[in-house]
Amino acid sequence: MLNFVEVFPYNFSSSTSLTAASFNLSLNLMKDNSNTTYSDYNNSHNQLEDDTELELVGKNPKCSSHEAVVDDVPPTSSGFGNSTRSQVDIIDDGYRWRKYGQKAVKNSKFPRSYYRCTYQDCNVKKQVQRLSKDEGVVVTTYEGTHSHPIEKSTDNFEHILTQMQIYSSC
DNA sequence: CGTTTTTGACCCGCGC
DNA sequence: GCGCGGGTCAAAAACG
Repeated sequence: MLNFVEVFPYNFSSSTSLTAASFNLSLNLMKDNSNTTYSDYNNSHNQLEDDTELELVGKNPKCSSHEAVVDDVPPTSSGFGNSTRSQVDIIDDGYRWRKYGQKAVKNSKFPRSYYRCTYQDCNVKKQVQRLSKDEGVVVTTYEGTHSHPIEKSTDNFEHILTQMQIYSSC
């Protein structure tokens, strides 16, 4: 079982500052990896390892390389309920993900997205959810273990740091 | 034209 | 059994 949480504060703004990037607190949110019950989906009951990594990443306008397209939302606006239409909740961890679902969450105004690793037999799933408490925080829950190397080139520093933090906790 | 996203439907477990 | 909340499927649309 591996519960791993990274908290990137909201004002962790400039993409080059790595100082605030390492907040590791391990929450216990034991996500029972209930084996999937879809029988028509071939080997849906893969060996889901018991690791669940959480990754809280603040909504940072320029934190991640390409998918961070934030329009307005000044960093100091503590206003609630303003429209944060940024795509920053796609935290790219180097793997290739395919989205297969999205559901509205009860306590959150924001939907939760479901992704699956697109590697041939790698059935690692993850779900990305934004906290409505403070919308600058995005929770990414991983389920399963990858059995293949990372495909993409982690070109920027924060990705490398993230990977280091994840792998050093295993 | 192949891959990914979107989105409504479907399924399942649980509480009442 | 029924409704609700959450997870997944799958067809169509969108994308590159």
